[in-house]
Amino acid sequence: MVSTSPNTRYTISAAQKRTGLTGRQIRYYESQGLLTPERTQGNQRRFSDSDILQLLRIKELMEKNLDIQTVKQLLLENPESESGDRSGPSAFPRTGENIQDVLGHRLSSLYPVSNRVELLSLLDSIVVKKAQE
DNA sequence: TTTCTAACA
DNA sequence: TGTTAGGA
Repeated sequence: MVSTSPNTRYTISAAQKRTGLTGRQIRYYESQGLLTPERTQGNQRRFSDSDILQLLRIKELMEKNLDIQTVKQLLLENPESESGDRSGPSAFPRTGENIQDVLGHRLSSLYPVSNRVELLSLLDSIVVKKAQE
């Protein structure tokens, strides 16, 4: 059985714990079009694992001292997942405790290798570019 | 109690 | 970004 597909939905408080971001930041990023979590009938946000990953990427990028617009550009240029279907769940650690631990250290490891290389390379060129200006 | 939007500091 | 008001 392949029952380990993470179709979990998280409340904003859960998203805060999983990403280390504040609810304020998460809402702000959404308002800027960086992600679009689902909504319940009561209009409350419901974050999928893809959303959590997206938030993690935003966080990483923001920590590079990039402005929100640049981060948005990078994410738009790097369409990842968000298809609602994952073919290789083995690429992601799914133990709650384990993921928390990983996040505390190197969440880069959460990204598929191909994307990580691409992302890092993109980040590098941008950081260098900004440094030259 | 939790989350939401809007708006001000 | 923090924080508060006022409502669902």
